[in-house]
Amino acid sequence: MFIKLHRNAEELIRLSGGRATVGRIRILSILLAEQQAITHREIEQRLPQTLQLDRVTLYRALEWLAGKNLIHKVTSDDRVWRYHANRELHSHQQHAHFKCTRCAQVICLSDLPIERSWPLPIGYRFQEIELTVKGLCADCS
Amino acid sequence: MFIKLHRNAEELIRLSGGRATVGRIRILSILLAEQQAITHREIEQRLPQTLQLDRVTLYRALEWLAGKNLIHKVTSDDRVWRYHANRELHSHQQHAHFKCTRCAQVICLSDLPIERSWPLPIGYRFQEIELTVKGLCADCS
DNA sequence: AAATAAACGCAATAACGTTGCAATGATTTT
DNA sequence: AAAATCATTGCAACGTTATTGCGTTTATTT
Repeated sequence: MFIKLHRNAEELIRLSGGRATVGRIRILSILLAEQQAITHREIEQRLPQTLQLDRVTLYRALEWLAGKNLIHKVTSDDRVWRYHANRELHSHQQHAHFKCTRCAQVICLSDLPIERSWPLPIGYRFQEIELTVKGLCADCS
Repeated sequence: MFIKLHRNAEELIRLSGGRATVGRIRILSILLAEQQAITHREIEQRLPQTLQLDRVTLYRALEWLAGKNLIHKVTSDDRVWRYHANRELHSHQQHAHFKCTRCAQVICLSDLPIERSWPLPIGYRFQEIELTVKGLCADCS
């Protein structure tokens, strides 16, 4: 199972025209294996002892992956970025996020059941919507 | 005009059961005079030379005002809090925010034309929605 | 005017993220 | 297969925003 993810990650990276380094592959594997959006720190903790990356390297790898649209960053009110692999469903489509106000878990919700644009004042131009629903997750409620 | 805001601010603070200090009054006046949500730094810059507050004091005053529901904090993807006075319209109602991707200006949009709750996975409990529309403001587009 | 407790200012600290630069290593070229 | 090349990495230092502790000041009450 994990090997499959690993190969999958490597291929995705190569197809994006970047170097398939151990770190990038591992990071993308971790994100592909994860249901929820996780922080820089959480990714660090999931790295095996045998492959501890420098904080900066991790930041840069994440930035690169996001630039290649293999993952996306999620804003949060705790001023910490969370990262999530782009499933096909999400890659070309906007979607909402859910954040548990107790355990801070973040998951992606399915696509937006609202209009893709939004009524704005005159002269304003719409680009995108960022929507986070807050509440309690199944474990915390 | 400004004096009116000043008195208004002072009254709001007293009604909330707090000490009407020069700093708090001034800060709330500034926020009441502002159309958009502004940052800690921007508030600092709008303070008169004759009343420069310590950064920490400003943070604490803002926190206090938010706790009393006189203002509210707005999350943003640049990891900077923005603050906005609670008009009656907004105080008891959720609303969306707009952020210009070029000049970083943030304004409050009118109340949400979407359902107040949101379809969540089984076991999850809804609390609130946080919605930011991004695009270009009238000046930047 | 004195008492009191809330607010303030200063200094230090925390957390997250970024930048510059020399060293390493994945790919390509020979 | 070895050398060349340039993207990527690791380290150290730095930047920004925000928070905490504590002694001092000040708005309000007595």
